[in-house]
Amino acid sequence: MVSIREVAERAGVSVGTVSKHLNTPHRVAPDTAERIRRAIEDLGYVRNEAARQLRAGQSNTLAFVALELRNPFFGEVAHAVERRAAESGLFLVLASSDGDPVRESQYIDMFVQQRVRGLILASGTTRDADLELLAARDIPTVLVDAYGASDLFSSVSVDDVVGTRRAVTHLIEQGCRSIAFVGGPDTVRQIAERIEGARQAVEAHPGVRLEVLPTEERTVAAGHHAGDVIVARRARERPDGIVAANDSVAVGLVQSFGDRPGLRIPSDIALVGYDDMEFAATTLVPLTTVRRPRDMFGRTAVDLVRDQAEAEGRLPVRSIVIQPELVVRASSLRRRG
Amino acid sequence: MVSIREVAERAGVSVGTVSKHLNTPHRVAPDTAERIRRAIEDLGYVRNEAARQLRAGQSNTLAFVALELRNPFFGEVAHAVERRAAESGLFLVLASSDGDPVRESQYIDMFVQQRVRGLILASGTTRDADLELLAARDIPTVLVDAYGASDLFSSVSVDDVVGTRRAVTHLIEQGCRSIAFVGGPDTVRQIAERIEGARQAVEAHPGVRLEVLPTEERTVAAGHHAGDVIVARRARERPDGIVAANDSVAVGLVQSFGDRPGLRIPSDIALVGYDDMEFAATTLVPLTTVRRPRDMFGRTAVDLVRDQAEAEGRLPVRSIVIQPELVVRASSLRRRG
DNA sequence: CCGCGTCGATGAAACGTATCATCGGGCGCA
DNA sequence: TGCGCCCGATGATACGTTTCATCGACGCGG
Repeated sequence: MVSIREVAERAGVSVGTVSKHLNTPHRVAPDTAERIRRAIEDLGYVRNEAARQLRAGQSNTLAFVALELRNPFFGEVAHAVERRAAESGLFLVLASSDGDPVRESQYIDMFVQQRVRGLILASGTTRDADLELLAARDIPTVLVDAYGASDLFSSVSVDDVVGTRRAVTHLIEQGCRSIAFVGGPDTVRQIAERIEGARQAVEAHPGVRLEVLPTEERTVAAGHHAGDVIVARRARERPDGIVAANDSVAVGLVQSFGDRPGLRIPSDIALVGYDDMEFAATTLVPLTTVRRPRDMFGRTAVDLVRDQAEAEGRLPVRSIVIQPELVVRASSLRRRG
Repeated sequence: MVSIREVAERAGVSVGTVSKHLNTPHRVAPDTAERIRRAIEDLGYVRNEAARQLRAGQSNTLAFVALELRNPFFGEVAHAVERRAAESGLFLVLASSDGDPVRESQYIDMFVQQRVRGLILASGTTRDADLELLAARDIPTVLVDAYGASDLFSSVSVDDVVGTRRAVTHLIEQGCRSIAFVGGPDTVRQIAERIEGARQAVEAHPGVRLEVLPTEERTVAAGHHAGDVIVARRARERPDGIVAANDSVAVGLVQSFGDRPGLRIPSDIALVGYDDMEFAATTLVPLTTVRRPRDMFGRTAVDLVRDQAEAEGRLPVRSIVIQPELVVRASSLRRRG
């Protein structure tokens, strides 16, 4: 690998001059600049980012830890984050915790070693110890969808408790009396909050009961498996209203139910998803779902973390909370509400 | 930030010993190790990855450039890549080119500056100049879904020409005579090949015609817009069979057509998607589609690039081509084939 | 003609780590 | 007891940048 020194030699100037040309081109004489430029081209010189960063003491990298990259929701948030980061001249490093706090800890460790400029945590499984560590090291961090998880850092979230509360209240209004929440594990913060929201709605309506059908993952396949459990039950033991942890799980349920009698959606079982993915409007039965604004999540998160990174001292913690919107479609409409 | 030197001082040993303890713990005496361990803990020392990398000459990072992170297909490939990379102790840096070769060039530049261990390009827009650059620098690179794009690097691909050829042949067997391919731009290699496959199938069947309805992106929204164009036409000018560039676009078409007379799927228009996303089986009309194995893509790509990175000399170029599978569902079934 | 300011270039120092040649001490074996 | 060997620790060096104090030359104003 060719270094700045060889460039300097070939251009007949000092190393410092080459560096100056690289960083403040206007401060070097035109003909010198031209010689350097040519030397760089001839030698195929490429800056060594590690050396730069070592000297600078920090990187120009932002890190994003998603709960699960497979879920289109996080793909879209990541996309928004990446665009916004690029606008600020920052790299983006992505990682996926898959709901495993240990794995996430390892990633955070790695990122701290990398001296990343900032960290966006959208996993919902972040340990308090990790957060304290990040705070102690003054590493700019923003939490996504972790409303109230920590008062150490700023966050941008949807109020998931309200989300499922509205969803379940809607189901009850549609005549459902036996509600099931499908999804897990509740060690994931978002999941825990959604369960809590469902609980609150049910408690406000006597005569309605709630059960939780946990899953390990939140994929189509996981939803399918959970659906099979319901299918195997006797009819009277099945729920008549279901809230899924997200749209993927909801799709899995639909796949499992097929169009078997006693399992029709929405007549036998009313169904609500979560996220409002792009395809939610066009599933077999168009999906009622709770919308979360992913672009806004991504952009705001980057802005918050960038502001903190550029600030001198410690900025006040800002918690941005968005009220989720219930989008009603066919999968939950049984009678005129 | 606390460095290895301060740890050494506090533990009463030399810098070299601390480094040895970090890298080959068994080669340091137990009580010394314990003193160092404690010093590290007290001081909250964290390794500086930039310095390590500068010393080592290379990073432990793999880079992955996707065509579009928003597309669930790439989310799943990225997920597979990330898992496999983690197994090999490698970081993963993600980027999304969004079909823009300039943007992709910039990213490749960045990654070369970062001295990444290897590069996985799944964008379909990579410029030859960039590939030559990477080859000249001997940077381990693997192309995903770029069959025949370059003989400089190994690749793992699905034969997209065969994919759409089968899809269109299937449509013709279903009685379609006016085929449309919806998706673009054809500067994206995968798209160009899919159009070529459609062309080949049509040419083999006299009396069948093909048109291409280009889109800028390959999202649900883009498909919706393209659909609106078809809706606006007079009935006899509409295609009776459509191949979409991917499942997202297909869903957009379905959304646009709604259930208007003359635009029913599959009776008026038979539809085939591409990718076989998880939700493809559960769209409003279950989607006939061309399956691409995403896990296999991700794992194989990492293996190929790792092998090259670990090898002494230059490994022979390996082009792994997978024959795509047509998954027939309701969206294309008009009569008994 | 002298002094001063400016512009452009220089070269050394520092960032934090891994490596490697070197060294000292203790132990086993003859 | 003496020799050699191995274990464990040392300290200097190098990786490729950026920065900063310094220096020389040149032009301009007094």
